[in-house]
Amino acid sequence: MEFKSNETIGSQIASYMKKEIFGGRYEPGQKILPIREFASFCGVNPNTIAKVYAQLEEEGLIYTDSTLGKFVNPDCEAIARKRKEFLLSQMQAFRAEMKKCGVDEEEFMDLAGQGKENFNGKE
Amino acid sequence: MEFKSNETIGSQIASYMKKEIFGGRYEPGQKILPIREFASFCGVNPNTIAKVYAQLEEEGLIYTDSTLGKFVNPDCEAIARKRKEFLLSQMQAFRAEMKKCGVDEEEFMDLAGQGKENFNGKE
DNA sequence: TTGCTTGTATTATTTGAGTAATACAACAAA
DNA sequence: TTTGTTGTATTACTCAAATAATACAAGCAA
Repeated sequence: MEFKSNETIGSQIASYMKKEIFGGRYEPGQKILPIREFASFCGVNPNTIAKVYAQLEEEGLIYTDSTLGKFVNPDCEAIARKRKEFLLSQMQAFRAEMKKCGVDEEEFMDLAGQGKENFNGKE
Repeated sequence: MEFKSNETIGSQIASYMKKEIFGGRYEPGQKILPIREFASFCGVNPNTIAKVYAQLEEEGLIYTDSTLGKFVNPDCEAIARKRKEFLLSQMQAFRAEMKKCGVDEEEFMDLAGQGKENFNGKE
């Protein structure tokens, strides 16, 4: 796993996990990787992962069943709700940043449309 | 000026400056704040600003006229081009992150629309 | 029981971003 | 000329993120 140097590793891993959960690669109730395993997978120190998991737990995305391990919150609706909140806040933050670049409503929706096609070099 | 703790100060200031330029608060050819002044304004060390300016210069957004100071690239078209590139890359990166959250085309455009209205507490 | 997996906690160390404090060169302006 | 502003560079220091190396408790499983 690779990391950017202008953001803390922990922050990047937390974002990664959030997307894994919101994206459904980890389903509600499913067990997540043990701290040591995930640390090894990421190539980082276990302490770093422990902090990330603690943060996710505080946000209600995962919970701990010692000593079985850690699991995604089994409440599907809660996850779906948190996902929606997350997406909306991300969108609003993104819009705010674009606005600072002088992007108005029209240009924003225009860009939103463009970003789509440029993935396949098509159209 | 306030900073988040999960991202380097330099990175945050560089982003800020980029948006100031792309947003037109700094026009092409206009002189920008001297290193020491901007550092004082931000409440950070001059060395940090020097590095930020060096990065912006490397990206072709500003240039140095020693010993008059530093200025925004006077080439309007170049700035406009770099702005467009920046906006598109930001949009694509954002789309990619949303996709990881399981957001498809329909939900994305839906969110893009919602983000707009939620500024005024309306719905 | 014994061993293994798990989370949790602690202490010391390393590493890099940011700071502090200077110094110097170039040049504009008075 | 002298003074002040500017960029540039250097050295040492601080601080927090991350690492390293453990140790311990709880409980599952053979």
